[in-house]
Amino acid sequence: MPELPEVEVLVRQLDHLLRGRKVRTVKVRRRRVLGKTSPKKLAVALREATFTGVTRRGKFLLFNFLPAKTRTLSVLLGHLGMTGRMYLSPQDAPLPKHAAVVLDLGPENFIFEDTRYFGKFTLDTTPLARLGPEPFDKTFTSKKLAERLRNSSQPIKTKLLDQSVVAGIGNIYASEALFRAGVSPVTPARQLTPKQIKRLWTAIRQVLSQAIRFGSTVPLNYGGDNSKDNLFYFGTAAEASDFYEERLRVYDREGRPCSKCGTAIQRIFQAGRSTFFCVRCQN
DNA sequence: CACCATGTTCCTTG
DNA sequence: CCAAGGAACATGGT
Repeated sequence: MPELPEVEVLVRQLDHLLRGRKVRTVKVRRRRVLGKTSPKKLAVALREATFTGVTRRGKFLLFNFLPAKTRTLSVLLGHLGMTGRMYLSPQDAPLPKHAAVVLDLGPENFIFEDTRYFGKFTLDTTPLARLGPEPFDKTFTSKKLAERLRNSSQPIKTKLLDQSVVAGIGNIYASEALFRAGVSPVTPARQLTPKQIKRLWTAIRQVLSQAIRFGSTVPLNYGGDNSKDNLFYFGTAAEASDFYEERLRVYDREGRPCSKCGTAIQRIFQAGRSTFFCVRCQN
């Protein structure tokens, strides 16, 4: 489930697992995820390189590493797309069907698997330049948000998915933030009142930080299934369903009662994607 | 078979 | 040049 909160929790795990680890070899099984970087270039850059840490920008993962030869700190950009996963796996474990890139770290492999291959694992960092502010950065103010919405006639839901407005919100948390703010997803961005924008600004930060907290406390799937050792994910596991109800109030709840007023949650399509909301509580 | 899915980028149109 | 809309990418679940 890769939106900002899921990426943040994963990044914390990977930072811990990869810091100080050295890469022996690089296997590229799906060229497409490398984007503009050639498999050879990636292999040369990473061979004998040491990871110095993993950080996040929007939904991107930044793998900082020290190459073997140049001694110049470099960065590898990762993105999970819709279905990407990254984890460590014992070297004798069979590779998953959709392993896109495998890094041999010695006793373990770092695996980037991605069923749909929409994700990225590349030395090309140009996508970062297009990102708007981090939701928790002090530069992301209510005023800043207002500025970015002022000239747009697009529905506010669609604008929230625009990573240049604010980085990290995806289809799930866009609906959730609008519900918390009591703002209708179909409102043209430029028509939001300052009061609504302030509520939305607060809701965005609340929804995201609550999800990070949830992801940090929910039991992680590090064992049980040998083939998924050290795999992190959360959200749909049956054990988590009790939390799930609390966590997502509108997303994927079409026809079910609004948690505030009981009215059936509606689903509409905007910019080719589903939006869920309460017609009574959001206007 | 039909439709839906956590995302980004590219192309076209106005 | 910019904003907006839609298709493309690729695979699997229901």
